[in-house]
Parts: sequence; C-alpha cells; structure tokens
Amino acid sequence: MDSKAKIITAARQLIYQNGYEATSISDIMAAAAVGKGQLYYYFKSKKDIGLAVLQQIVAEWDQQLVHGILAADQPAAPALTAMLAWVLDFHRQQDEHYGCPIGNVISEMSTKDEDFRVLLDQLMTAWTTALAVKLQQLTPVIAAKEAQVKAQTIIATLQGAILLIKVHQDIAPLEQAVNYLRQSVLQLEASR
Amino acid sequence: MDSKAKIITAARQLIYQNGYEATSISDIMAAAAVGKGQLYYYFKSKKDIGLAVLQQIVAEWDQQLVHGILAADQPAAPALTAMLAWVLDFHRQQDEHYGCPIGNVISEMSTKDEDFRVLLDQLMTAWTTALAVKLQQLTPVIAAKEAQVKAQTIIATLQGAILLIKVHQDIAPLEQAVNYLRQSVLQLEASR
Amino acid sequence: MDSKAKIITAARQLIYQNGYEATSISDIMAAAAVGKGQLYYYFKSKKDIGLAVLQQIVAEWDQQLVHGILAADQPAAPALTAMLAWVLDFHRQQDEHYGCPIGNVISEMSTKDEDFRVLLDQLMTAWTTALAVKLQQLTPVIAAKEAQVKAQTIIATLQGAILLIKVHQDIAPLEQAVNYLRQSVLQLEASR
Amino acid sequence: MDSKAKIITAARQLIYQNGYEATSISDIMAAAAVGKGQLYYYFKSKKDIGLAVLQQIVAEWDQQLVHGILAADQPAAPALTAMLAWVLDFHRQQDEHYGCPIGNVISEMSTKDEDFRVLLDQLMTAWTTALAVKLQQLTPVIAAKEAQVKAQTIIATLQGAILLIKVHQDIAPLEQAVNYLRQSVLQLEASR
DNA sequence: AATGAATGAGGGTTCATTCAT
DNA sequence: TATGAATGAACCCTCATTCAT
Repeated sequence: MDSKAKIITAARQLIYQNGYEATSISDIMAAAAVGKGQLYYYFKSKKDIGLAVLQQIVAEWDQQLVHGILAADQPAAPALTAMLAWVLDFHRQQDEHYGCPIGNVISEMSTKDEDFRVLLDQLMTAWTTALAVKLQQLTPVIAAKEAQVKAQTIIATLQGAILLIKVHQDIAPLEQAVNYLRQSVLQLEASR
Repeated sequence: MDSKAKIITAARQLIYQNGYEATSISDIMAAAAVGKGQLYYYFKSKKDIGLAVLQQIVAEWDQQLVHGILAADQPAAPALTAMLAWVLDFHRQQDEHYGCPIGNVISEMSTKDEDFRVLLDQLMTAWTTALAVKLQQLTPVIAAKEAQVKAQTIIATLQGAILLIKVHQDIAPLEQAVNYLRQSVLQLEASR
Repeated sequence: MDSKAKIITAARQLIYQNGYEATSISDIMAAAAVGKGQLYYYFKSKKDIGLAVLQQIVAEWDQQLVHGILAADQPAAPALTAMLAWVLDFHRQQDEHYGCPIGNVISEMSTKDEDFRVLLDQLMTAWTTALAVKLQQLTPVIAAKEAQVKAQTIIATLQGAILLIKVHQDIAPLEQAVNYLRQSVLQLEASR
Repeated sequence: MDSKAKIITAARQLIYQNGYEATSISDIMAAAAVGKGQLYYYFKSKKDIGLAVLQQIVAEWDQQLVHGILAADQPAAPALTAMLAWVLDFHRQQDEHYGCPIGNVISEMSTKDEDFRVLLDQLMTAWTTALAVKLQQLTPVIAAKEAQVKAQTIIATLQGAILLIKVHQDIAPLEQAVNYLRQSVLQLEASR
C-alpha cells in the first residue's frame, strides 16, 4: 500500500472514531507511519484529506449499496432486505458504537463546510433515489413522489437508530428499527 | 441576566451551531461579553460549561416534552401530535438547519466523554419511556415491550429526519417524516 | 484562631512543602478556609503573606534557638548538643523530607527578592553569631573571627546535610553530619 | 549551534538563575531566539526541557568531577584539593551568587517530581562514592562505611556553604568552608 | 518523492489582584 | 470586617501549514 492510501486509511479510521476536527494531522501521521512531508506532498491541506476520505466512503457506498445491493436489475424485496442487513451487519461487528461513518460527518460538517455538505448530500440523495426506485418496483401503484418520501423516511429511521445506538451503546435500537422496516417491506410486498 | 446565565446562553448557541469542540472558550467569552477569568470563576473547565449547557437543554426537554406534552394525564393521540409539532416547529423556525441540539451532541460526544453520554442517554431514555406510555394508552392491547420498541423507532425516525434536513438544508425530510408518523398514530387510534 | 493566623499557618505549611511561587493564593484560601476578601484585607499582596510567614519562622528560631538554646547564659557544650538535637529532631519527625523551612526559601528567594533575602540573611547571621559565642565559650583561646568561621561552617554542614536528605529522601546524611559535629564539639571541649 | 542546543543552553542559564518553575517557556523562547513550535518540536514538554538541562549538567559533573578530578587513577590528596578548587572557582567567577546549579534544583524539585529527584540523587550518590574512594586512598585504614560518611559530610558542608553565600551574597562562607576542608584533608594525609 | 526544521496563532487554564457592595 | 464577582496577563501546550534541502 502506498503512502497516499495509507494516509487515507489511517485518516478514515480516526475520523470515524473521533470526528474530523478532533483528528489532527499529527494523529494521522502517527497512525499512517508517514512523515509530514509526504502528507503535504499528497494532500494540500487537512480538508483535502477529509474530502479524500469522504470520497472513498462515497465511492464504496455507491458501488456496494447504490450500484450493488440496490442496482436496477435486482429484485426489489430481497434488495431491500439486503440493504437492511448491510447496515445492521456493519454495526453488529463493532465493539464500540461510533455511529454511522457518513452520519457522523453530516452532523459535524454539514453546516461548517459546503464542500463536505455537497458530497454528503449527493451520496444521501443517490441512496434515497435508488431506494425509491426499489420501492416503486415493489409497489408499482405508488407515485414516484410518494416512493421518494417513503425512501427518505426509511433512511431517516436507519440513521436515527444508528444515532440511538451511539448514545445507548446498545445495538438494540438498530435491531428493532431494522425489524420494523423489514416487516413494512413484507407488508408492502404482500399487499400488491 | 447574570454572568453565569449569559455564559450558558452564549455557549448553548455556539455549541448548537458549531459543536462542542469547535466552540472555543474565547468564542464563548466574546459572545457572552465576559472576561476570561469570569468564565473560570463560574465553571471549572470547558467541559463544565458543556455539561451545564446540556443540563439546561435536558431540563427544558424534561419539562416541556417529558413532563409537559407527554405527561401522564394528557390524552394520548393529541399528545403524540403535539410532540411531532413541537419537534417540527423548532426546525421550521430555523433559517439554517443546524440539526438537533441533542442529536448533534450525541453524535459528537457519546464516544468521547462518558459524562456527556450518560446525560444524553438519560434524556433519550426518559423520552422513549414517556412516549411508550402514551403509545400504550393509545393501543392498550400492545405489550409494554412492544410499545418501548415502537417509541424508540419513532424517535429514531425523527432524529434521522433532522439529520437529513441538515445535509440537504431542506426541511422536507422532517415534514414528511412527521406526516408519516402522524398517520401511523391515527391508524393506531382508529384500530383500537 | 483568627483569620490572619489561619492564613499564616496554612501558607507556612504550603510554602514549606511546595515553595513560595508554587503556592497560589487560591491554595492558601482553600487550606485556610478563608475567602478572598479576608485575605486581601489582612495582607496587601502575596509577598506580604510570604514575608509574614518568614517573620513568624524567624521569630520562632530567634526565640527557640538564638535566645533559647544558644542563649548567653547556657553552658556551651550542652547548648551545642541541644542545637544539633533541635535540628535533627525536626527532620526525624517528618515522613517526607521537605528540607529546611528556611533553607528552602533561601534557595528559592534570595536572588529574586531583596526583602526576603534581607530577612533570611538576618536570621542566619543571628544564628551564626550566637553559635560563635558558644564556640568561644567552649574554647576561649580561639579568636572571635575564627569562632565566627567555625560557626558558619557548622551551619553550612547542617544546611547541606538537610539538602542531602531531601535528594536522597533518607535522613542518614543528617544523622551522620550531626554525629560528626557532636564529636567535633566534644573534642573541642576535651582539648581546652 | 542548532536549535536544540540553543534551547538547552538558554534554559540552563534561566533555570540556574530563576529556578525551574519560575522559568517560563516564553522566557526560554526569547532567550534562545526560537519560536514556540520549535521548542515543542524538540521537547515534548517543559519538564522534558528541565530534564535535558539536568542531564547536561549531570553529564558535565560526571565527566569533569567524578571521572575527571576524582578519577580512580588520580593521587588522592591533589584530587581532593582540585575538587575543592573546582567548586570554589565556579562561585568565585559569579558576579551574583545564584547558588549551586544542582543544589538549587534539589531544593526546588526533589519533593515535587520524582524524575528530577532520581536524576539528582544519582549524581549526588556518584559524587559521594567517588569522593569516598579518594578518602580511602588517602587513609587506607578507615572503613569503607566511614569513608562514605565522611564524603557525604564534606559534600554537605560544600552545599551548605554555597547556600550561605546565596543568602549573604558574599563568597566568604564558601572560602572558609573550603579552607577548613582543605586543612582536614591535609591532616588526614599527614596522619597516615 | 521525501525529509524534518520552523512558524505563529490559538487552544484551555491559572494567576495575583481589584472592585462594588 | 467580609463577600465574591470581575479583570486581564501569563501559563503550558497543540495546531495546520510552510520552508529549505
């Protein structure tokens, strides 16, 4: 792994656990075992690193979630179940609950830096849109607008549940939310 | 207003808009128009200020929400509607969407400082419990456990929706989530 | 005990253990259980407190040592032995060895504040002179100048030994120095 | 001279004259003509600087005194005389008498910071041991233990005399102590 | 590509002292 | 006598960034 990748990997982990502002350049240097020179050779500023980390996550979500699990050619019901499992599994694997890698940055950076916000906005919009498409596939009668609303509410429930597991340090809220959403999907499927 | 109150008020506003870590003692000093020594006369540390701010919000929510809107003697359906309006109205009044005063701190501080986390945990638990009681009043047949789960999911949806309005800088997600939750409540009421 | 005395007592203990500069007004306030107002009512500055503490110690040494143990009418040999015991006993009673209450302040303040230095100088001179008188009583043949020199060297040995017990945190060096000085005195006495 | 050395040199001088606590980082910065960041680039804390200064002095004393003047292969009597001269000459060169660079730190730091104390303890022990060896070379009949005691008392006398020149701002006490110790050595040499 | 020395603003905190009551 | 609120300079330290090599 080259220096640039090492830096991004280290920064990603640190930002996830401690937040963007609380992660110092020195922390990243130490974690990546990289000198100050290299860091400023590959990135022109700390913000640049933050953006690079964000873009990496966005790319992953785009690939795995938007163009993977929720891809147009996937059958709707299993896709929705898979999406819920994808979210739940990530948090099940964590010993300590640091919240959502994207949600955390939304909370910290959205009103502080427009570049961060735009990137996050695009990702969340892409997710919402892909999810809305699936919901429409599942229940073709509903209007596009309504599907969009439903998709957004599902995502909100997931994000909120992840926030709750962070305060309570207990995964139960997410388990329950996923259960509830799974049932909603099944009902929708049954009702068509 | 005395100095201590001025400090808390200033800090509360700054922490809400910029986060706890990003709010410097100097910022608070300037906003409260108070000297540095004064600040450390009333509070032994920055963390102390943060905790005081949090306790003030917790006290307000406890009074307005837990012991006000969701008080035991309030009829269930209007109480739930009032709760949703209480949340929605707050965010409707904001020009820029800084998210939830509590949710932001949950996201930033839960895994960084146990004292913050415990306070936030208690508030969210109190809210959940009070909401669960209302839900049971509305639909007496459901089990206490189920009501608790439902309550938590409702709160999750609200928190998540508030996070989404922060990324999108558009109140729509919260409007929609509140609409959706209002309908759920009406259905529950009708179904008993 | 009135406030003024409480302040001096508390300050004396703190200055002995931590030094003058390292003892803060707040420390003294806390230890004396006295408000800020009282402190600045009785003393016009921190230096004033330090000087008062010093004067108290000087007065005690003057009374106990210079005008007590080494008083003109005391027989020389027992006086010298008593002086050595007076020094040794003080340090034997300490659990942790903080050094000499006077020596510490000499080391810290002599070149920083002339008012402190003068006070300390006077005390040490008085001690030296009183001791020289005793030495002359013991061995009348020696010149006044020589007695003065001998006195100063004895005091030096004691002060140095107390410094050594502070580094080593072991009272042995002082025990040994006192032993040595006691023998010197006995020899002087025998040789006359 | 590189920055690190400049910092240590400046700090050494300041600590000698004003003490460790009374020497501020800003003072060192100004004296070394070095920026604040630079200081924390080379040293991780103020304590680190203090320890580095101490280690430099310890190294010098070890080299010049313990392994130089008092080296095993040096004839005893001249070595002792040289040691006394080494001490006296240092203080003769000073315009103002700031005391002993080591003794001052012993007095200030021994009971405040164990890391300082250990370093100082080691130096003083090394000096005592080396001096005891010389004393035994001079008077082979005396027991090792007795030599150790005698060595410690000699060092005590020197340290105490240096403390006295600090209060009195007059080098006489040290001159006299050295004279006295020189005679003691001569007597020992004559008596074998 | 890479090093690490240098910068200086700003972080939270403590300090001795003064003021109004 | 006594209180405690107010002041602002100074404390040690960390920060993101730049420079010379």
